[in-house]
Amino acid sequence: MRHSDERVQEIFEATLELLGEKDYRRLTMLDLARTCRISKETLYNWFDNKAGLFAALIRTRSAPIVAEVDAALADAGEEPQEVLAAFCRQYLRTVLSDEAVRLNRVAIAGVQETPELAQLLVNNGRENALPPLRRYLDQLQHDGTLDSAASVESMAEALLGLAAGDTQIRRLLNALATPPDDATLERWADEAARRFLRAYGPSDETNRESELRSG
Amino acid sequence: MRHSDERVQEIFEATLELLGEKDYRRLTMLDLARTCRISKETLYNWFDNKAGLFAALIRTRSAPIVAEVDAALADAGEEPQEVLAAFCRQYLRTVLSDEAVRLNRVAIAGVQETPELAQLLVNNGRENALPPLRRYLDQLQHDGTLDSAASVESMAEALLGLAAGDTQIRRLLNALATPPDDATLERWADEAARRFLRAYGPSDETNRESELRSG
DNA sequence: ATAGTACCGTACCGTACAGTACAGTCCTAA
DNA sequence: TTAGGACTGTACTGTACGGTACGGTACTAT
Repeated sequence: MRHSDERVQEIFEATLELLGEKDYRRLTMLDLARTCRISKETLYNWFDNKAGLFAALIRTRSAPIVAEVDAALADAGEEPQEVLAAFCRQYLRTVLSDEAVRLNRVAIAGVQETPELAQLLVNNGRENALPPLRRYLDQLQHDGTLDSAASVESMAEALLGLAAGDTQIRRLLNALATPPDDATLERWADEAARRFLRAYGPSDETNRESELRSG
Repeated sequence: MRHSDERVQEIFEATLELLGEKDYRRLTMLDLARTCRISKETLYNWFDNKAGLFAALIRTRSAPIVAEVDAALADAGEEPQEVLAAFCRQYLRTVLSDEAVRLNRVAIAGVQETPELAQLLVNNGRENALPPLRRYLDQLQHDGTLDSAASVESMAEALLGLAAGDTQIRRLLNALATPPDDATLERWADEAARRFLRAYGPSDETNRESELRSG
């Protein structure tokens, strides 16, 4: 098969697959060439070098993933609790996925050596996902649903933190070997959204929506 | 100078220093030998091999760091807001420090190759810092200061997340090149503790302590 | 004095891998 | 049919580095 978008995508798939076994340094171009039945020479023709290949990989993979997170903001219903929970659910699914974990590991391992990779990940990842969330929070703040004393920026960060805790780091360190299943994700997301609304609800406290069963 | 605890500590210092410039793979034993004016042979005598050296480094460095976090729980005053803020402040200072960032990068880069390092970091780090926090939260829960519907485990995780957001990841990716200064840390910690108490305060909502200036 | 030991510096070995070169294959198009 | 281009597979080069060996030195103990 010749040079085509699909071919390149296949190579990226294989790369991500192999990244499950070997880190950036130990995953050699020869490994890649063999599993993709492509020659090293062609690999070096299509991508300038090893770092170039990974840069291309991160570029094409991180943006679309994040797009799904944005979509969650639009797709969900009307209730803030529901919208925020949907966002968190998608955010967690994204950020805890094997793919994201592998890309992050590559980027972190190469921060000093190849800062481009890390920068790409930040620019295409977080910096893409946050603006829509900020807009939505801003809207809620004007509604009076959220405390007007807090900055939108800090609220966005708090929501992410509340949802993820330190699970992302634990996944990077392989203390969590696999992504949590969907049911768990859903519980976490619901809880995060609920607690977030309590933490940042208006100071007067008239949150009728959140149905907490108090023990 | 001969084999001594201080000598070993010097080597660890130098290693951490060099880790600011080169990652685990590119920081060679020869680099280390030269900057420490020690011979490679001695290095290999004292530590089994490269991974062994780093394992020893992580072992001796991560536990003491975490101890300071624990201490924050005991040292602080009586008000939950104050105690939790002190904890968060110390937690953030620890986890966002250059040293912690470098160790985490090493561990993450080598998850597949040398899982011991990552495991050491998790065991000596997080797993050491959390139990005291859990105990304190448990106490607050029995006080009635915290919602009895939430698990202590999830509350602890939420507090860490609320405090750190995704700054830890951003530091690992070098999107934050330096640790935040103390004033920033303090603001974050205070805010995290305040919001945490609102999020997990008793459902009936009679939180007189937290003095929120509502806009 | 002398023997032992802990160490330094350097040279060395083996291996791994990025990147290149090249011979041969397959496809396409006139 | 044949010429040209894109490709494969393999062999090769250069370099980097983990780990070892060893000669020389300085300190210690007897």
